[in-house]
Amino acid sequence: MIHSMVKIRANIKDVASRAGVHPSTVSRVLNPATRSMVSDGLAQKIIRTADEMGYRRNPLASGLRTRRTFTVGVIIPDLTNPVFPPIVRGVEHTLDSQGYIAILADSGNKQRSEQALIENMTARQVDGLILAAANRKDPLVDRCIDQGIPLVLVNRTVDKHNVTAVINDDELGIDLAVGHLAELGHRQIAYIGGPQRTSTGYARYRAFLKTAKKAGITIDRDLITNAREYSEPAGQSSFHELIKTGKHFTAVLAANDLLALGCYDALEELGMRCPEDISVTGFNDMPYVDRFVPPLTTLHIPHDELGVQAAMLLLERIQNPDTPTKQLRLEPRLVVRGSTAVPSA
Amino acid sequence: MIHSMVKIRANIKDVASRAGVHPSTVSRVLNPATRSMVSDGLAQKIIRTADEMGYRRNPLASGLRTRRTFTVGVIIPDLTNPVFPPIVRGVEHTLDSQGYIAILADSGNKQRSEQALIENMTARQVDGLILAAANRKDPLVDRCIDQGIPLVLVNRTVDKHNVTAVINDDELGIDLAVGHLAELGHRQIAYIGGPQRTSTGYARYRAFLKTAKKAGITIDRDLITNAREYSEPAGQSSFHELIKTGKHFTAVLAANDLLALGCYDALEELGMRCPEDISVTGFNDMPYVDRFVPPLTTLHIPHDELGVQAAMLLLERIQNPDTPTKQLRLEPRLVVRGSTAVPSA
DNA sequence: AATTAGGCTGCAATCGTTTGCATAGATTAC
DNA sequence: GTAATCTATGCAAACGATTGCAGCCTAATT
Repeated sequence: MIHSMVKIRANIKDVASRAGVHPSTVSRVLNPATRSMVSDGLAQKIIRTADEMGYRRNPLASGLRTRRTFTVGVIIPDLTNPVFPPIVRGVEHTLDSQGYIAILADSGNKQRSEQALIENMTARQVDGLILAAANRKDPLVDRCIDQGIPLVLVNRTVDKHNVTAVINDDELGIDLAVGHLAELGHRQIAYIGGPQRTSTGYARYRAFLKTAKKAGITIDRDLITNAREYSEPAGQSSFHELIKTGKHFTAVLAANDLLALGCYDALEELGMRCPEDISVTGFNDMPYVDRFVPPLTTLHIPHDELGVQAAMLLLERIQNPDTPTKQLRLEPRLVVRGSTAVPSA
Repeated sequence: MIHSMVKIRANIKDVASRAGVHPSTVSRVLNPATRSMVSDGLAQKIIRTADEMGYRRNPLASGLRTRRTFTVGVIIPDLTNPVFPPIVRGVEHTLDSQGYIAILADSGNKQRSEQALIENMTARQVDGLILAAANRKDPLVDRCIDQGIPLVLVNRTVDKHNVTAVINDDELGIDLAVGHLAELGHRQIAYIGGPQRTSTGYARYRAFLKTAKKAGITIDRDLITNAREYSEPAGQSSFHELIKTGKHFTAVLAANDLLALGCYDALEELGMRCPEDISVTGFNDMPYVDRFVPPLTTLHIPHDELGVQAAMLLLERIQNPDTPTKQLRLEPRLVVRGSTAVPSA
């Protein structure tokens, strides 16, 4: 037999024979759960020779045997939406600290490819899944649950409450925004919501109705509209719609920064000024909204923390699949900037 | 033997026995490379029963045997830097289209953790690596090459030319920016560069020296400074430094949008106006720089394409590790906005 | 018709770990 | 002093695929 030229990484058998023991003993020593089964002396020796030889366990082989890969699938609708990078980073760091890795996929918002991605990931035996792209009714989520694969939603959730999710407290957020506008003296407030198929779109819409009434704001159905998607053009055309109703309003509460940004565009087209003519608020506190003209008053969401918590809950669920499901709501914070002011007479 | 309650995914043996053949035959049919070894009739039948049973190959088992995992490691210095998400997306989509997945890690710019990440990934038998965080002299890159693991750099490269990399054409970019300013009539142009340990920082610096001379710009060493990092505060303090020299200049060319943004901050502090008093240019064309005040004149880099190309080159290298290394340079495009104007008298 | 060639398929070893079970030796109990 | 109980280690069978080799069958060659 000829020695291969490339120096291949040592495997457990190599370590075992060098240490004069059986591979199973090495395995036990290197596995925290079974470490106590072998005598201290031997264990020390094995550990020493193992890192002398630079041994690293082969996760493929190990995973094949144990059905655990220490791998988590993360599916994001659109990575270039600035909301998601901090979430992903939080997730990834947390997973990494526990020896897990993230396999990332950007679904591009396409239902079909999401399906395929989940298939692919489960075939690759991921230990769990984090979804940032769920809709309120989401067959994919149902399927994951049926298949018993540990799942945590982040950023958005589904209507059914049998899923673990980490989201932002939409009701509180809207409450803060409405409160702020009311305090400034606004009474006619228009609302531009997000897509109702998403939990955020729906929850913020409901919250606006509820909280506006509470705050003594005039609720005029004509001044309430829901955009088809969270985007700048959608916000822009929504604002034009509102103007076309001819109804009077002094502020517009947008369910998302991009929608708010679209309002800026529309305001400019109409020759109106913010905040002098109309106050505008957003939701998310995307990077750089503090540098827009005017700097946007909005709700800051702790996106990093969203990711961190989601990862932690998932790990919990992986360890113990019977953990009861839990919906975690993190508090948004109102950031007052230049886009809101006392309404003009 | 008792039937387990959970319905476990069918494996190759199940398919084989249902189809009345040996597992090896199934394997051959399902593997494009060996597909032709088995007769068409049988193959059809096997394929049919395979997807009747919803069979999916187990990549762990397959990878264990073949040492190919169809997995690529992607290491990013900071996902929240808006430069990287589009790159990652381009990479991920391209990999996905070829049946590969990306395992993503955000190194947080820390050398030590990058080391650990690479270790972890190679232990997990990734087929290749994409690094977006290389320094000009990078021991990690050298080690990867020594170990013979297919590697492609993206966004930044190293000094040695024995690595495949996909970067932006820095020299062209600087040339365009200098040309633009020169054409507007600027003759005293200050330069705020990036960290010299990065290829972008260095290449842009060299390019500025070279191209400025060519364009007949006064080169004054006092008006050339290199920031320690690509960040807003770094740009801000660099600009203050330039002012402190007392030298006259009418424009500042920043090697990065964040640095340019820092200039905006400094200008405001100094009560100066852009572009009336000083013109400013950036590099990268980050999202929303068109909404700053003034909208930033900068160089647009096709980041998606950077990612796509990097992934394609890596796949090529994985197929054939002897592919000669190649440095791909994509062209940036000058985007003229409001931050540059004719110099005031 | 006998021989050779070639095309298909099966056999069994292998990839690197893990883990239930067996066993040998040490220790304790009676 | 023997039996019973532990403890520490080894044995060998998985996990689910791939692949060199062998063998059978049919077809082609002489």
